[in-house]
Amino acid sequence: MASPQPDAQSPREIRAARLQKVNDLKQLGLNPYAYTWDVTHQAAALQEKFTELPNGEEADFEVSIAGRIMARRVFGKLAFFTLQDETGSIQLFLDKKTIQTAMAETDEQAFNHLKQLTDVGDFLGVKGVIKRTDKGELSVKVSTYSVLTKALMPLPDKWHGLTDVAKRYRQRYVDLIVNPEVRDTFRKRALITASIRRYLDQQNFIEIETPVLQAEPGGADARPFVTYHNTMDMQLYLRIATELHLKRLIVGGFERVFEMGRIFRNEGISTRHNPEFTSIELYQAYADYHDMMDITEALIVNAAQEVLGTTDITYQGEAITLSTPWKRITMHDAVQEKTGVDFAAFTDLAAAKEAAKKAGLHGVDDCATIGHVLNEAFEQTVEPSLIQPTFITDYPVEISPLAKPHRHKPGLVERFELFIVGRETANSFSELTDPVDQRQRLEAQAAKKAAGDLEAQSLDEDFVTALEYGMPPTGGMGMGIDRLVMLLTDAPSIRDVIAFPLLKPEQGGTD
RNA sequence: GGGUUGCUAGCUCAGCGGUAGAGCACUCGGCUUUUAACCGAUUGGUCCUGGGUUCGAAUCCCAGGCGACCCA
Repeated sequence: MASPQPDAQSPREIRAARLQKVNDLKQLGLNPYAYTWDVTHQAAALQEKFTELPNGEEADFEVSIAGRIMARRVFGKLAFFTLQDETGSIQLFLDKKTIQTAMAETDEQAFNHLKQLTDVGDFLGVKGVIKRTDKGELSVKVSTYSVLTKALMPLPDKWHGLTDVAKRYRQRYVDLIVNPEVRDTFRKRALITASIRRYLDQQNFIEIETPVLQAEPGGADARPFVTYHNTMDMQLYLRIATELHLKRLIVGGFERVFEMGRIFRNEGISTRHNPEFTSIELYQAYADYHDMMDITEALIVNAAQEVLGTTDITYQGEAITLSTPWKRITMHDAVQEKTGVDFAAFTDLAAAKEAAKKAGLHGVDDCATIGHVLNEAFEQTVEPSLIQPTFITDYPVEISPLAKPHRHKPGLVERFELFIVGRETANSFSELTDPVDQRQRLEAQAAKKAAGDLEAQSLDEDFVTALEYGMPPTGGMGMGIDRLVMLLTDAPSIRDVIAFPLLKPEQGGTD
């Protein structure tokens, strides 16, 4: 018999009571923190295998399973536990006679100890046979059990679960324990990234890792995180893109490369932005942005088919069809459709601004070029309406310093961005390969940066030198993995698809 | 950056100027077919923090912290 339990009500006392049970288990010679358990089956597979087992029948099938106790329904000489493993859950049918007979040699009070010393939250290993109860619940009729890990902290309300979003993110492990759909999201995320890698592997792309720590961050318009290397005594930046190094690999002779990895941007946090996020960038020699549209469609459709089994999805109540081909429209045409203004017709900046204001746009006064006015018009009028997958093509050169000039349209570049549910999901160019042009464009960016534009790009001399050795015609594409996962898992916030999103410390700063 | 809003028991929430509450969880007793088990009993609090108003503040006011939503 276990020692009498102290009253346990407050979390402090609950913890104390559970620590007492830890000691009681040790007194009985049982290790409350076991080393291994021989698991023969998982819950979901058993549920699947025995769907046909009639109520009240026992199968001649022995199993040894393990998991966390999620619910306890205890009677005098009978108890039902719900045991949860990674795949799902299964009921334990705990009959006093069966257990005390089977465990007589090790613990003659085995059933009473089970009742007294286990709690919701503990990990339990059991051996027994499969049976379906009279009431129809598939169960393991337990002969022997072992406490594998004693939990000290109580779990959240079994019915309401954990809903406080801040707590869910701060204590994701608790969120994962009690909210099965959260586990499902991260499982799907893994399947999505695996399907992308598998597809690219089939297309003979190879993944090469490029540096996170860089002396000069480049490849995107974004503010970097700054860090410091002690022995080299130098300031370093966390990468804001993988672009410039992957292109160096194309210069080096690889023809199909990609990297899926973490990117860091020192910017705001929102439902669509986390300071660290995952991107994939891929580069294919001898290809252009049209080829990149095809591969982008293929990657996303393939992922949807493999993970969801369909290309017809719902995002936050909105029906989205991913079946290809997706709409392709130039930025100029898209803006003209919405505003009635053809910005391609302008040669005078002031006139373009005038027309933009007449069309009801705001914030165009600061625009330095007609291209910036066009982009502003696009972001304000077109972007939110791009719910179904749409490639917006042919961007102004002023906002695309790494893209090759359009082969037919002066002032534009061969670039597209993919929008789904109003969000930029991918960005791609026919890559600029002319080192002289590239130098000029990056010098212009560096000048803007020197003038105080914190998101302007800088001049990476070594990258330009690489181009001077000659880069073959290349198509490149970058995609936000988190946003893709949000789309395919119907997640409203990027924090729902990042296991441990960045949060402010709960107790506030030190200053 | 601006606006709106939330923070009360381990969890989910009520209370909105007059003794801090409910359900679940926990503890004790009972129970061999439960599955939000049930029946009975006992319990559990820095009402986010700090000031202020008041005879009296979880409640009203001010400042701060951490979130959520909307706008820029």
